[in-house]
Amino acid sequence: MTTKHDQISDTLTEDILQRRYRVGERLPSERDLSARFDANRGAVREAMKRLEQLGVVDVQPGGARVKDTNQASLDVIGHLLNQGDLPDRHLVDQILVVINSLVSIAAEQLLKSGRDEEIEEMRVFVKAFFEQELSKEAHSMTRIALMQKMLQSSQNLPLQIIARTLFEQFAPSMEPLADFAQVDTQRFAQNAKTLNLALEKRDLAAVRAAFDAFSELNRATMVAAFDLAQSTHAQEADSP
Amino acid sequence: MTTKHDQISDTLTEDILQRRYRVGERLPSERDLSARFDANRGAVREAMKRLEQLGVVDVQPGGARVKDTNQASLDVIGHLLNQGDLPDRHLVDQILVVINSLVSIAAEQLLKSGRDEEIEEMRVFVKAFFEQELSKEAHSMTRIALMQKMLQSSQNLPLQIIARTLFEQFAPSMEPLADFAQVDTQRFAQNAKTLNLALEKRDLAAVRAAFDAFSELNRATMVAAFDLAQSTHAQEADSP
DNA sequence: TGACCAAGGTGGTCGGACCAAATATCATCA
DNA sequence: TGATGATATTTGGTCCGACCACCTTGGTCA
Repeated sequence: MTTKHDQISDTLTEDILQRRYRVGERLPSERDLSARFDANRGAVREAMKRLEQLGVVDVQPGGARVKDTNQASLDVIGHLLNQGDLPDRHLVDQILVVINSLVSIAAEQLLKSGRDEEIEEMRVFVKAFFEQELSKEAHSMTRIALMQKMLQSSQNLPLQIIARTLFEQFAPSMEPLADFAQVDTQRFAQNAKTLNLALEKRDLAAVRAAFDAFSELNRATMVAAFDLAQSTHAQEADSP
Repeated sequence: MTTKHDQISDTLTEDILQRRYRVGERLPSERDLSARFDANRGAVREAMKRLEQLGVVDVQPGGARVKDTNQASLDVIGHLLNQGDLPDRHLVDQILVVINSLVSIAAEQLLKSGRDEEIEEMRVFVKAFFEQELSKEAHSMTRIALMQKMLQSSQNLPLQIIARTLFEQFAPSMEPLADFAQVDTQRFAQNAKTLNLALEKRDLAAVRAAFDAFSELNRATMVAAFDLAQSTHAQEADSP
């Protein structure tokens, strides 16, 4: 069982993100909330601390006021994804754009650092896409492993933190979509070959281009799976 | 005066980030901490909630354990910057790399969206760099305004949140460096002209290249100011 | 030596209480 | 009537003491 203050903060977060309170509006007092949730005020306060850290409310003596969503912490993404049966398509797309770009930056940084051993390590992952026969699951895992390895190699702490934060919130929402994914292993293999050559030559521009193409293919794959899942979901709703 | 639980969480955060506790080690119990800080356990608990959200500790029944820094939340960046007299140079550089890349992504997204009015709005900012004489302060503010406008125009919520979070933590650390900044307005004007033309032609690749150059110049300017400040600081320390 | 069990410690929650600051209320004055 | 200022209420911040379920620890027993 989750803790009480977690339940409270989750409920309130959902209320706020679904705009049950207007921006700038005051939340009920801690005493009122403790009555509503049948909890002690201390538990409510801890929940409020969470909301404050999430950046969805601004709590001051006099009351807690709801903030605008785009002023929130990066951790709201997970909550936004979990609203409704399926995540919002635009949000999913936006996240993929950002993640791919971050990995691309990481690749750039790695190449600029010129640490040959790590670049070679990276190529091992890349080669897997055209030197082996990968099952759909193995393919997916290898893609993720490649991205994570790249981010680690960037030696850029903010970059790593951002990517991990995004990924941790994003991954759970994508799991149910795994069955719908249709991976064009041929095109992935093609892109991987290009990327491999670019890495071998230490050609920064080429690596960047190849990685963007690779990432774009990855994004397209996931968005396609998402759309397929959504249409299937809609059909089930139509014919009960 | 800041609140008590803020003092507690700040102190503990600093202790942890300065590695006064080993990763995986248990923090003193809430009861011990309340004695150490001469505070009630409730106040300590709220501080612990903050540490938990910061991602620097993992608190469970049985004790709170210190986590690795690269598993923390993006908000640790601010704390890391505030350690010591001057922020860590590498961290500053890493942050600039990320921010610049984010703005670059935003520019790409704006161009892909093809919303002409906003692209034209953006050009107004860009033109300021070669159509006006800007003081050092005005130049700095215009650069920031350009970046922020660009991020807003991206219509990408995660992107906006990340950039804002980074910037909010980064800006305060950079303020004392303003005096050391030496802005090469000529080169900025040159880059701005290139960027302006690329925007006019809606040439994505050109915009990206121009923006990268612009950002790189911006980064170099700030890093140079940082190094100058650091050497000045060192001199003062040598000759007291 | 290794499995087991009891005691103490830890976080999670509760109830009630006081304070300073912010807010809301209302009588007062122009 | 409308702005104003003093007052009463509400709100968050903090404190105290207490209980529970769970984990950790340490020693016992086989």
